Amino acid sequence: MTMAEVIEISRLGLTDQVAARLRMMLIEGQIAPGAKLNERVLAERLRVSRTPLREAIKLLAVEGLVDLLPHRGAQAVKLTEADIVDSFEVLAALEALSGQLAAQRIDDSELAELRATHYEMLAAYERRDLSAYYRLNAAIHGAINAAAKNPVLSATYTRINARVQSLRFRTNQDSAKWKRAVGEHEQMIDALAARDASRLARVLAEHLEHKRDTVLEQLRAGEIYRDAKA
Amino acid sequence: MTMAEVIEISRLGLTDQVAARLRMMLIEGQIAPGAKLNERVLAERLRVSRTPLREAIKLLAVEGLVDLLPHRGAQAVKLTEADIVDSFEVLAALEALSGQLAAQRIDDSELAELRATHYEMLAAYERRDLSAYYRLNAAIHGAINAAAKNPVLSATYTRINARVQSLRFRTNQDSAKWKRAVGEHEQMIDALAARDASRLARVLAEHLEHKRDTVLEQLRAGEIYRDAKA
DNA sequence: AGGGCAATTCTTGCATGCAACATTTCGCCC
DNA sequence: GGGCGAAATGTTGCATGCAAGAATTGCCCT
Repeated sequence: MTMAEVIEISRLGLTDQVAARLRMMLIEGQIAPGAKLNERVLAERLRVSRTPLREAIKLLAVEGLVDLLPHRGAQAVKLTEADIVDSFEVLAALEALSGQLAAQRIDDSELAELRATHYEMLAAYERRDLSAYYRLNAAIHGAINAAAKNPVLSATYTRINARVQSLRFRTNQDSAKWKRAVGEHEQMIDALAARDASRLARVLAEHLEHKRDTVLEQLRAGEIYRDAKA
Repeated sequence: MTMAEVIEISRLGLTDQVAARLRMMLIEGQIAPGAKLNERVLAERLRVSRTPLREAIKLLAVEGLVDLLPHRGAQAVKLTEADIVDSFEVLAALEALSGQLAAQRIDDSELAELRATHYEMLAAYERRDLSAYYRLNAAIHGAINAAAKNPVLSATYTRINARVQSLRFRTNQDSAKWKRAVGEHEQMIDALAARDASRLARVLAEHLEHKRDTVLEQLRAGEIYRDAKA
């Protein structure tokens, strides 16, 4: 978090590798929400001993991706509707800040790169290549965050976003929503280019609201069964 | 070997206890910023084995209270001015959101309790009881956060706030600043009572700006410390 | 046969041991 | 005497072992 030290990424410990792997499995739904994380089983599957695995699980617990039940292990978080609403409330505020700062601080080369990525995303949209679209979409939001030049903000946003990503991941957008999202992205770029912070903030807020609604629909549709625990 | 003889109060795991203890030590400055955390030494001092200690340290790393140097252990974060500015930028946005939501959602009993705590804080101020003042001050901000009724927001705020707390902790306010802070608190309560979200947001933003400046001054005064390492 | 209780089994939690990496120290050579 | 390098020392990283809960099963009693 203390900036710098981007150098020396080389040797990361087993714990971090495992954490990264688990994080991806959780976000991508390879570990289902609510599923119990058995240490022995996971350790075998990931080919590591329980120690780094345990450490990784605790990390993810701090990140809010798993719940830790004392003496009873961990389970993948199963977000309630309230959790999602809460998360998006915070995300909206963070993204608004991000947009505001980015509009003030983005430089021309960053903007150019952003535009380029945007066009790549349009290409993915035309091909209805959902996975490429997601990747590029994430890249764009990441670039805006980066343009805000506030590492604390970026880290915070990323952390909270990760929790809802697990639901967004499998969202097969209907065409109308998808089209609207693309349009919103267009506006975001325009606002950024114009350095219009307030307009950007408004667009981002709207965009997030729509995302939230999509996620909520997805949640309601996909999982009516067993909201009981977690 | 004869572990576990007496103290078995905790239903929480050792790791969490250790993490809590370390967190406090870091925030209160018992572990100085930039200090290396030697596992063996800390394990002995805290009377635990290295395993839960290591897990606790990793937790704190995720929380941003320590930096993790691969194969070289951990050290207490040493915030740069940029880190502080960044953190307060995010805190301001979060606190603004918190205030906005609290103004909409606080109920009368919560407000009454908040007022009561406020008066207790005034008492501590008149007595120049700094430690009580801090405790009550934190309680008030916590209560506002709670009134916002968004656990994600509260958790996020707390996490980021913890990092700057370590600097705020030893701030002996000069009287002028202290008095101003008290006045701002007064306004916060008023705005809340009036359910005036935008006014509250403005007051909170100002309040945080002042806090930030105080922290920055403290940082500059207390330590000429080079940003060299850390 | 069903329900409660106890023993078995499983799982997590913690400690310790060993190996890999980093640091320091001391000797050697220039 | 100073600098370089290699052994010694210390520290972290990971694995495994053992003990203390929890879950499960099966037994006994009503």
